Amino acid sequence: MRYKAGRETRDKILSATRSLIAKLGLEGTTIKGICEAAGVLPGSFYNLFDSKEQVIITVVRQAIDAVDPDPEHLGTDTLADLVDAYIEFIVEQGDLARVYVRIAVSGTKDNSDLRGRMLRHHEGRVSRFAEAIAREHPELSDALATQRAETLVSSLNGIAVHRVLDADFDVALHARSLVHMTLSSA
Amino acid sequence: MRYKAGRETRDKILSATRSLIAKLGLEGTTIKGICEAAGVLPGSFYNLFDSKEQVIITVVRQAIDAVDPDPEHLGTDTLADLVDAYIEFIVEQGDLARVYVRIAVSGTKDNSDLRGRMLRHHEGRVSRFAEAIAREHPELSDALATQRAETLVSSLNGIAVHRVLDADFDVALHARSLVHMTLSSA
DNA sequence: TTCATATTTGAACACACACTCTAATTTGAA
DNA sequence: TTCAAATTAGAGTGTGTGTTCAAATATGAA
Repeated sequence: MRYKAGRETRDKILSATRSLIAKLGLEGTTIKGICEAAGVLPGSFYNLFDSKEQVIITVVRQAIDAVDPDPEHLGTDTLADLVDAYIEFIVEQGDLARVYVRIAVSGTKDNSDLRGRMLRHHEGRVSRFAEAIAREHPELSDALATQRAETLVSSLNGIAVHRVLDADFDVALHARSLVHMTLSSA
Repeated sequence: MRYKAGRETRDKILSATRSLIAKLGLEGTTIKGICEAAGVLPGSFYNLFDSKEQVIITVVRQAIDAVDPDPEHLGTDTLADLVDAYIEFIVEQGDLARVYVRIAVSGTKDNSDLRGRMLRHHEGRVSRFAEAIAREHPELSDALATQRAETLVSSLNGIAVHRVLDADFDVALHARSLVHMTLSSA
């Protein structure tokens, strides 16, 4: 990957992979499909990537990173901020959001690396949500705030999943409803 | 399927499919594997089932039906009943639950029939949840009850998804927490 | 018992998949 | 300009998949 051509080809492949996973899921995404969509031949693909798995991991990493737009973790965000950011991610970053959902749902059979990565990511999100909840509801114990956060984050993912099925699904409405429920039933 | 032999073969195939999905997941489950586990040859399989897809749908459907608290649809089920049934389905039939979610979200490249079936099923679930909510909270408008039901069902699916990633995830705790939130913030 | 039909047999088919290989072409630092 | 290395071309490999088929056999209503 020392020449410009190689870098451009790499980008085309990654972009094609992203939209294919978004549209077809992990199983439906094939090397042939990727190559066609990217306007590239298998030889070029395998010159830049070792395997199908490798491209997919690369794309998934991008998707996971994109979920959390504020890795600085300043500790100033409210629960509503966090949820709004998630809503925006789902609605605006369609392809990446779909990749994220498909990975969450797929068994990730052999690739336990993906599974671990996803779990770690999830835990990080839960603790940020828990901190925000604790900040707004100091009377809650840490354990209870964490439990609430776990319920909320999983539920939000469920809403994202449904959005993949039904493009008209009102993500913002349901996500905010969840937040309201989470905070009001304290 | 008029002879006893046929019915028995069908049972063997369904049972083999169930345990293969549990052991190997959706991808690892092949016709060859099913036939070997069931002690049956491909010809017999295709005499009774049209496709691999059909067996899998049958198995998943059976699992869902087996847990329905009100199969006759008499309108006697409470929201707690419905959620408990869902919890049981996820916890006891985890692998099938995963397949269920997976099919629902999968791209279904050619067969959009499957996707439609899943969407209809989801709508049916939402309306049963909505009816139960309306029964317990007559002061809510139908639209609001439906909206609550949509949030709840999607959220429950999110919890099921997370259970795939983390086997220790306490499905019952979070599901009941959701119900409590749904009903208490009315 | 008869016999239409349900069921089983087991090889074979067509195809899609991830991946490889060799030769040609292009790149850009020296 | 030179030239080693990066990139592309594109046919080809091997394997596993879901599915089909014609022939043989088993079933049970009449």
